[in-house]
Amino acid sequence: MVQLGRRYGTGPSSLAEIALDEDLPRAYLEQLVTSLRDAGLVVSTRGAHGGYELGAPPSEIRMSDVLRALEGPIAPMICATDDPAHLLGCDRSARCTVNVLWVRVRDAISGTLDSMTLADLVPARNITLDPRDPTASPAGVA
Amino acid sequence: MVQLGRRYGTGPSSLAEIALDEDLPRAYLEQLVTSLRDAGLVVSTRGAHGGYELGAPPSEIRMSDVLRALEGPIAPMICATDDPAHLLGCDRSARCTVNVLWVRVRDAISGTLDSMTLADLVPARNITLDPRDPTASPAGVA
DNA sequence: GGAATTCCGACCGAATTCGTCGGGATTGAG
DNA sequence: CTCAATCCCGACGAATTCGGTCGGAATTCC
Repeated sequence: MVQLGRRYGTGPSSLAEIALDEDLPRAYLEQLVTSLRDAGLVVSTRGAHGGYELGAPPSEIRMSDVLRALEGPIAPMICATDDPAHLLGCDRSARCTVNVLWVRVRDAISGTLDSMTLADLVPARNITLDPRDPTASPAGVA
Repeated sequence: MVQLGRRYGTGPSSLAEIALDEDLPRAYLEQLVTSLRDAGLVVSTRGAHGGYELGAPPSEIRMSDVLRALEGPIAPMICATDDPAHLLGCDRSARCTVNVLWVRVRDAISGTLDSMTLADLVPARNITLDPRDPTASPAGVA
């Protein structure tokens, strides 16, 4: 996702490209990106010169959504899951007093994840040190 | 731990007792409690009529310490571990920009865990619904 | 038509988790 | 002293998950 963030706006990038940059097996990336596509976070273009690109600007992609797409509902324990559909009460739920702890932990996690977007993780392409310098350009100026 | 919390101040409790209340295999509890003892959270008394009891009042036992004793350092990812000793830099650490996210998540988790003590999880023994009702009784009244 | 690419589903080895087992060491009670 | 209750220890085991592989079918551009 960070790689796709860097390339945002430059058309689809092939998995081969990303695999190279990130030094990960292409086949594995394929698996990951499939989940991201199903979640609508990336869009795919098939055929030659196809590839993947972000479905929205990096600043609008919450990391909580990325993580949910890749790893399922946010849940430190089965009894404290994000997704009500997967809320599977353990047999102990009656006596168990620990649930409140896990719920707080979960909220802490999703809170921080909600507060970060992909833009927070994509390395800036150019850094304007002097605020009076208007030549600080929107990326990709060759 | 919650069970030991309930029994706090009443002398050592045997694993058999707790196993019964909690409906968990004694042999398994044994394994867990060993870690807790090594961490100093519970103290053991050997021999007949021995058992385990908390090493401090419930309100002074932070849940972060309990979790660390049972599950090791708090770390959503290997590259964002609590315990500097286990900080094992992944080979990607140079290029990887995601670390900051995991560190924030980790801090959120340990923050909430630090803020809760065992006392927060031990069910109160008597609940006075009407402050004028002095018959609200200490648990277990048949 | 052929090359580049996504798409799909099955498979696999290693690690972790939850739990078991058997027996040894220590201590209080009779 | 002996016995029963209990902690103590280390090894074992089955199920699940995780990171990753493999082979090939479908799609699109040149």
